[in-house]
Amino acid sequence: MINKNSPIPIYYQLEEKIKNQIDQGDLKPGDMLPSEREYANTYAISRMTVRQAITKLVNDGYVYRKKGTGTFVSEKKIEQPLQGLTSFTEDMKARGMTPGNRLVHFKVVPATSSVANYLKIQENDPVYEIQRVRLADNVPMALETSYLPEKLVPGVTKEIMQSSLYEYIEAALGKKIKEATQIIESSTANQNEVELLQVRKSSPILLIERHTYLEDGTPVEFVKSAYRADRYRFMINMKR
Amino acid sequence: MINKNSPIPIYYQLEEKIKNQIDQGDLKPGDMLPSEREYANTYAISRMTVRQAITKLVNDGYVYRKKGTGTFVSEKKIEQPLQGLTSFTEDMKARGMTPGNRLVHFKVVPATSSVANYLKIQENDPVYEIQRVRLADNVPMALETSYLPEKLVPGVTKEIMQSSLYEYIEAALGKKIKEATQIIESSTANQNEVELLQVRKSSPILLIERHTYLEDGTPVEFVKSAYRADRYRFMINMKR
DNA sequence: GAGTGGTCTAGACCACCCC
DNA sequence: GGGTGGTCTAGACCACTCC
Repeated sequence: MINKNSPIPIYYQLEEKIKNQIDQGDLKPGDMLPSEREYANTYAISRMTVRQAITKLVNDGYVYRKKGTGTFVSEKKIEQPLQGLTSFTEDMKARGMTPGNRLVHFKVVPATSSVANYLKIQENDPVYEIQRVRLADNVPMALETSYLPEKLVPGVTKEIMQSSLYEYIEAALGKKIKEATQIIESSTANQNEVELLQVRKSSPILLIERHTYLEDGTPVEFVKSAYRADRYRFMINMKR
Repeated sequence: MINKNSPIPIYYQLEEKIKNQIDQGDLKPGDMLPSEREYANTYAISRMTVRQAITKLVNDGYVYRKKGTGTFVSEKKIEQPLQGLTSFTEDMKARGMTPGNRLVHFKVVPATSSVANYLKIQENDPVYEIQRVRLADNVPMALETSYLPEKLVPGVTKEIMQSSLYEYIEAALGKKIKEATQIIESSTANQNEVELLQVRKSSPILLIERHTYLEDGTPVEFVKSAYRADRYRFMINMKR
């Protein structure tokens, strides 16, 4: 089950193996895992390698350790939020809906002072400004306006925005996206949102502002989204 | 600087040391850290111990590794959200405001089916129901209703709720809080909220529902909060 | 006392990056 | 080629838990 000659690291093989056993119910919530020394003996690997695998599972919330006692499978949560930073597309798919887009505009404009500030570029530096209505099962779900610095992310096209922007940044440009900070506010629909989202005047709206960063901390994207409150709830998990 | 005879783990001492150097500007964003081997030689410790310290800093976003090149200090983010799960009190302090409370009611009631479902207990099992107006600089900020299973968290008093519930659970009851799932929605103020939060009818409200879990995954708290949208924005950081 | 996780060592070989 | 991080070993001693 563990291939020591594989180019896939041993700790990762073991991690996936245990994760599968949990997902498939071979290891149930509350069950104690074999001890680290037992795994080490079973697969003839070092205990440090076993620990590397289990530490990852602990960080991801699959299992927890009790000093002097053992390692146990965690209970499942009532509602399972998405893990980590996801795109609208991934988010909607996870909610069992079909994502769609309607492009409102796509242009290169000089950065306003506030956009320049968020993207840490000079005022009037060129930025892509892309506004889209995001659809779920063909019903408007959110109005999204994205800003991307042209120097950092050149060659963005409508087609790329239709498929996966993050994949383009990571695969085609070779830049790794690390994280995003999101600011979430409650508001009511303005005239523009009333029209594009097809909601009544003053309907509740969930405003989400996203600042996305590369691995070295460079801002790569600034997005303002207005979600219909009647169709969207934001769900996250936070560790203590 | 590193004390090998201290009961404080070496990796933790090194982690704090590097963190301090970053906070105090001795290591600036973009700077390369000394290599792992260099740290190991300098402090006469094993490279694996150095890696344990740096891995933690990577996970917390302070530094990032580049294969074959080195480890570097991350850029600071534009707006720094709180790290991890925090209480209202901690949150307000971090925002530079003075937190306060006004108790609306404190009672033990039989769990409704929805509360029982969230807390994974039987319907009609006794639960604490605590409703408070949360103040920031003496102005109403949120209306918060908490439910706690009496069997799991016995001995809760008004005084404990005034100080720190999480500390009581962790210190007095010896249970570790692991994480919380939060569901965030946009809404408008109902009559009760209009009165207690002193806002106009139909003002935008940020609804936050929090499900808190212990280390083994047992639900320990269920909280519904209504925040004034004019005074509160929710900020989080998500890793890819 | 036996078993568990927590910490730590002193090496090793690899792939990758830069010169 | 020399330096870097990524992976891995085969031990060790500790504190803690449970019986």
